Amino acid sequence: MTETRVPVPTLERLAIYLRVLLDAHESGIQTLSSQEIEQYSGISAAQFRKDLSYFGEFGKPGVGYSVEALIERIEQILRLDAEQPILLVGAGNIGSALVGYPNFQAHRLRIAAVFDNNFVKIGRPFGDLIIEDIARVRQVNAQIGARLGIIAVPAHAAQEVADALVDAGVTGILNFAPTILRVPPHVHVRNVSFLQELAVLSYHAVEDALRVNGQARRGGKDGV
Amino acid sequence: MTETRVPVPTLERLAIYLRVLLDAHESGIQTLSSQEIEQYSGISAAQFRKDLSYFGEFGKPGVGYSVEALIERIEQILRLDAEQPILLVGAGNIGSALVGYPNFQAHRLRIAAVFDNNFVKIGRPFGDLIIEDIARVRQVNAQIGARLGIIAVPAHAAQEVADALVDAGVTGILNFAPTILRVPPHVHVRNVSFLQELAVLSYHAVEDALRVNGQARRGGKDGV
DNA sequence: GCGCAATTGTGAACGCCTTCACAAACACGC
DNA sequence: GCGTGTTTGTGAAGGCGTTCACAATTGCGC
Repeated sequence: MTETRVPVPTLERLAIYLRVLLDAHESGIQTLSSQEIEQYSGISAAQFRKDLSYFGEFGKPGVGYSVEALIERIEQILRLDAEQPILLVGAGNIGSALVGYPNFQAHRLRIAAVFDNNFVKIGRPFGDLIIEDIARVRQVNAQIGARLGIIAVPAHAAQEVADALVDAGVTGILNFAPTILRVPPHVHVRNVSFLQELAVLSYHAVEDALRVNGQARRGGKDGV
Repeated sequence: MTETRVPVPTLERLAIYLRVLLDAHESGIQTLSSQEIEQYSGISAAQFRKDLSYFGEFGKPGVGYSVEALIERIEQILRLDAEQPILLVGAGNIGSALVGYPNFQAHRLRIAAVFDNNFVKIGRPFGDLIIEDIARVRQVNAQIGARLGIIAVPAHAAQEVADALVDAGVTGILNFAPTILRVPPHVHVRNVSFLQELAVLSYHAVEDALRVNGQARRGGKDGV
């Protein structure tokens, strides 16, 4: 049943390669070796080659990779070769930042509709869209056919929104709300948590500060 | 030298546990077993116990964990027991969403200053702060003493900003710009990339759609 | 053409995190 | 106080992704 699973980290890196390749393409570079990609991406050449090997063979020994061909291929893999419509739920601060995000276009990602449940907001313009009633998400997506959704609402409303998105046919959700979403097994969720990111940095930033100050603590379990 | 290294995934989960515990605390729950935490967090009980074991022993066999005590302990570990000031660079859409983000306070994270290089913006109010000149970041942070910084500027400016932050004493950077940052080894960087997240979802969402449609592809390397 | 230098693709080794499974610890009732 | 049931903490096993290392392949110059 499960085709040779592609590791998620590989997919994440694919997006990084794509960015590097697009940059190189704009600079007029036509060929890149895995070694050079390591330079630009910070990801090891071996890792790069292994990652690609999940999908076939794209390079020429002794030469490297055709930038243009590889861009095309990675876009195919990530389904970014045709425009991907996205449903955004939550016309607040984060939603606002997302509709105004300039880098989506180059990846053929397009926020195709915005929803909210606040009747004061519904009907108002948001970017170059009009905010629609979340209750109509299924109806609206019957037209759009989006498979991706973004949840940018407060935590207490997130699960409800997720259910609505799934009901509307969405199978991939990017969740900005700090909650665990329960979704059917065929739906994929990725969480973005500023708090989590900052918490990890907080640990490291201060940990290192202690070390630098010569306060290096002794092994692990302090048992306090 | 290196005290028993704590895996980064463990730190990430610590932030999740903390959120769950804070919720439970508000609900008046005083004790939680690892089993129950699995319920609320979606992270396995064994994983939870193993994660905590890096830092000591906090539970009572046969009983579970004191919610209050565990909150306190995790906050200590993540250095969220005292207020953490943060420098935000970039007074654009994303920066705007961050200063308006309501959930920082509960974790004692506070954006203590905002910077930009656009002289039109400098001096203007931003949330309840005044936008300052990025050129003054070192000077300003001499007062604040922040160890954490957030980069929310366009990719082409990100490296310069990172250098300035590091120069100002920042040792942890949350980077929203789609670029690889070069920083000294004592500085930690975490990247948040909407594009990357959506790209991964895009792959899965459509991949699954193909499967659901009965187009189940056969094993692995399709070599096409 | 043919040798040389560069670079790919990939099986195998490695390392790290997760999962397992169980002994030790504790509460509670009788 | 002692047995029973629950839950923790943690070594050991397992799984998965990364790194290594090298044979195979190609371009290029002569």
